[in-house]
Amino acid sequence: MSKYREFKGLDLPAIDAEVLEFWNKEEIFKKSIEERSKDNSFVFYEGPPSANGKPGIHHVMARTVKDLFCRYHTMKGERVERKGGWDTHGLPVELKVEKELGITKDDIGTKISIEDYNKECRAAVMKFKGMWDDLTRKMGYWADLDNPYITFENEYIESVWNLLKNLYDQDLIYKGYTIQPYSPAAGTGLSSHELNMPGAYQDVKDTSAVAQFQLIRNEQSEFLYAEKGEGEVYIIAWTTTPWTLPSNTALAVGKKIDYVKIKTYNPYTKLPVNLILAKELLGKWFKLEQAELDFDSYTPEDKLIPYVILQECKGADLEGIRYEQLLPYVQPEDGDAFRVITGDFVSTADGTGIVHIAPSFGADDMRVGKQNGIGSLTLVDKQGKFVDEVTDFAGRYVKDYQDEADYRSVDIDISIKLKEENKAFNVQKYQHNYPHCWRTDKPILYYPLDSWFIKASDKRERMVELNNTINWKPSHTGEKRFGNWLENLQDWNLSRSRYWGIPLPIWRTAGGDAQICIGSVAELSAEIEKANKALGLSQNTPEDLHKPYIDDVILVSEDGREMRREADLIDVWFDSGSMPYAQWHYPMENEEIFNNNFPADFICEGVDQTRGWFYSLHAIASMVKDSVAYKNVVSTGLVLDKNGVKMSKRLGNVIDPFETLAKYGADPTRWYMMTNAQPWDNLKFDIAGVEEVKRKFFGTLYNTYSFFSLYANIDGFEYKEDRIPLSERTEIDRWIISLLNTLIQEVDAEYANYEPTNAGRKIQSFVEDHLSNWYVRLCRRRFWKGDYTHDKIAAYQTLYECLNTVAKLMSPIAPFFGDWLYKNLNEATGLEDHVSVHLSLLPEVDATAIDKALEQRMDYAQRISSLVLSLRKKEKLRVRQPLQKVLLPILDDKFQEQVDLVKDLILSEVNIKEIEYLTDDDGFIKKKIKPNFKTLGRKLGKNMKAAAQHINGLDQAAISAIEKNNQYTLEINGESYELTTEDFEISADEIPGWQVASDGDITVALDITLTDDLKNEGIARELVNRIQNIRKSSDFDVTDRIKVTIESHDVVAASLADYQDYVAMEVLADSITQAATSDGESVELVDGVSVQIAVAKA
RNA sequence: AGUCUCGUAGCUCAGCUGGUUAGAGCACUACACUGAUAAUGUAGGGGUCGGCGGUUCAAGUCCGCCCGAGACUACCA
Repeated sequence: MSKYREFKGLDLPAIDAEVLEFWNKEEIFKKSIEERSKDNSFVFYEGPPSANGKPGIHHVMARTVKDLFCRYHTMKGERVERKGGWDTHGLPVELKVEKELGITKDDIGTKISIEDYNKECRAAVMKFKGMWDDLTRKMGYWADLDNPYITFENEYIESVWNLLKNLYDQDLIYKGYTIQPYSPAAGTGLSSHELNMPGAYQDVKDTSAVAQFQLIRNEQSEFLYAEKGEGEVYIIAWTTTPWTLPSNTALAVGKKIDYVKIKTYNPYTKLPVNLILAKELLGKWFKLEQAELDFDSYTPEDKLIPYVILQECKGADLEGIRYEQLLPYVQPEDGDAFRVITGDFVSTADGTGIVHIAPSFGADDMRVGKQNGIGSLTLVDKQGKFVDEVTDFAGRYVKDYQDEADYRSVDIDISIKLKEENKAFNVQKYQHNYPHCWRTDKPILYYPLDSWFIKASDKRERMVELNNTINWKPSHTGEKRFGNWLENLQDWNLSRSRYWGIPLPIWRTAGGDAQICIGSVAELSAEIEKANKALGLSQNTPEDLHKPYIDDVILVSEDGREMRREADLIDVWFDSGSMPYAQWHYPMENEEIFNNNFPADFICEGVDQTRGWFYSLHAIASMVKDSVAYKNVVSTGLVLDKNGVKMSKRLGNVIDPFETLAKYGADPTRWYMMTNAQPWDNLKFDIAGVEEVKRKFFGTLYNTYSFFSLYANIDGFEYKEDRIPLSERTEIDRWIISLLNTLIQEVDAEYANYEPTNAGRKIQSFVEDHLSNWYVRLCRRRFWKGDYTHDKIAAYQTLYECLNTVAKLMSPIAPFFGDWLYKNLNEATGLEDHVSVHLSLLPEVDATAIDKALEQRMDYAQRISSLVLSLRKKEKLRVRQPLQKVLLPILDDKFQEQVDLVKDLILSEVNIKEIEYLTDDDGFIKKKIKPNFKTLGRKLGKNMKAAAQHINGLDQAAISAIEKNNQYTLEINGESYELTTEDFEISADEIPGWQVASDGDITVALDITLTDDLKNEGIARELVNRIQNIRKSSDFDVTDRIKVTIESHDVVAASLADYQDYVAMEVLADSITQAATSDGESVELVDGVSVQIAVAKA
């Protein structure tokens, strides 16, 4: 005979180990894929992690989400391949290698060859692969670790090239320039990552200047000349980088900002001027008392200069006005410069409310410059010094980049020049936070640098359209965060000046007039062949497509000139965004596989990937395939420590995932992460929560299984009998089966909707509140009591079905325990044809089993029982003491019908003999009436308040009338309303003379009269209880027959006179003897009654 | 600085399209139960629903502003 496995205690880590070994041995993961048809795929893309760092607890979070939906869809019968992958390129890898080798980027090419450097990177990038694979297995994350895609492999690179070529052929790739942080001292651009390194931003004191830009008087600006003082009209703008002023080509104002024109004198030249600045910032540059000064008595020697406001206008009024170039060294050729434009970034936080725009030296400047067709001037070279055209400053460094002993600030000299020329309104030192190059510690410049771009902005609208078809979880990440980002999409800067990454496959002639983009190795070989012939070379196709080998390749243009590769590598985000294609080496091979696996049904990563992987996947798919790359995407939140603080090594609050898994097991960790908060909310990871999940959910479920297996083994229940139809099962069986089917329906829907939290919580509530705490508790006797009857079999079948279904429903989130439970059940019965729950299918809902009326009346039963128990408690009447009756006022016939069907359950649960229904006619019940705000509010509107007061004041007679007639005419403020019982909530309030308890619309009263017979029965129950305790402490088997001897006592004698058979049956006693002494244990039955009881095996 | 999210009991979270005693679990206290027992039941304390204003007969729920936390983006004259 097969037995259910029994255990000494719940040991989740041991279950993990056992199940893991089983999966391994039986290749369950492989089977779970191969047993499903290729025609019914659920496509999942794994976002590649970088294995050059250790995995953290947050990876367990994201991977649980990934894993659970893949497992769910497998259980829905779909084939879910999960190819793993590794992200191997990028700056973090380079930096790590440099740190380990103790070198800097400057040493590459001198101390270490690019070849060796890249070898180091290739080796470093997989450093923690073993650890990652280990975590993957231990947490139960099913992914194909044996055939992952790796972004540094030639085949991967080749696919990426093919995508680039595709874009190139669509004319979506161009070389342009953009403003980037640039270190003249180091001669290199800096990434934002480098700018965010600690210490990059430093407080420095710079010379700041407010320059006066003289307006050109014409039709547009005429309104500013209508009323003005002596001298010219100027707009004033503030800058902390006066060296950018020669490159000024525009001024920006805020559309809605108020500006004023004032009459005053220039503080340096003392010449009369008219200045325009933001009204709000007037106080920053002028003191109040200056406004009160008299112009007529002003002399240039006066310390305080008078001013007066002449005119006010909005920024919008200033738009388009032209001004004289401030320092006319060179004029821009690429646009219509020296105009006032509007910009949304202009604020009145500081300065003058007018921003000096030098498009070459600021990202905002560049952007608004382009938008408005303003030209640009770049009068500083890459070394950081002024070009020759800036005659009087030519060759001077704008910051001290050379550590010159006698460096003189250009900012100061420019300011002096402006002062002298009546072009400066104010010059002063200003302290601010400015980024510095982390290698040279010199201030960086924002400088236009050559880069290759993808013209993503061309496809902006299509990307927005496609995005609207994607199901985002949570929706706001897609609609708001990602949506807004797409609306303002800029071109994608592909270029990175680095060493370890995918080389840009574009070759160009020296002048850049001819170029070619390579889309495959075959194409490269053909072009090399061509070049060899034309140029007399003997190049071979490199075996490794990385630098430096690829840089040696020289190609030839149509007209026979040499072409060399553009030096850049591409952005690593393009690497990872290419994975749908490159993981299959598409289109060079695997076309069919690709077609079956694109786009993805589901992906999942952290929210931080919104503009990272989520974007790069979306952009590439939109541009290359005119398709989404994924249909459903879950973005997970952060995992913080229990105080809501980000985990960091520095704070020492990092949770080691391996430790957690080893101590608590994977399932409680996964379950906790899924059910404590929605995965897209930040999770405050508290290990106590994992403990709680283990104890409450897994502990309860384990107990329920243990209970089941204990008695099923005794009775030899193997589910060999035919399934007993629900109609032949008891009320409570049908109830739990009804709930179970409701659960199947809901959990299935939640999983399908990517709502794992709701799914988990519902399963948990079913197990804890209903299955364990009500069904099993109430049915315990059915399992241990009596023969192997129809009813007992029904109970076993019911509990078995519940456990088996729970095992299935929970297994996506808790794959180990789910499988363990499933196997324990199934291996004893052989009912299902699967060796693992993960090969089984999710149960189908049996809609006919769902009985809402039944669920409702069981809810009544639970609430009524609870009320009775609370009354017992109040009256200090223990449950073992039987009571005669409970009084239950009924409000309608339906209620009585419902309660009647669960009467027996209630009575046995609360140990009461009968229920007496009280109807209205008895005149016992006092009723309470309340308005139903929901229905009445709509009808009454403004009169609601008065009506509520009126209704609360209705007397018993009125209430009865309403119930009887189902009609009430309400007169309020002269208006009349016809109401029905729907518009009221009527409940029993009290039963005069009785202790009552109520919960919502249910009220109960308890008859606490104790007759002798009730007392005797109570004693009998006490006896049973004491004897059972003795049995247990004597370590008797639950099936052992016993002999009982009880010390003589009147109370006992009275009780046993009626209840001896009952007691004997309950405790499996062959005989019960009353004797003078019994040599047994002394126990107290009720207050003041103690006897000795001896128990021996029969 | 911008965009987005969040703010409900000591802690972690529910609270549907606005409807009148704001819920659950944990923790705490007391009592009970004891053939699931490192479980279980009952009762109790504990909340200005971040603040202010508005819409409405009615606001935790809708709107505006502010405060606080976080994420991303940008880096500012």
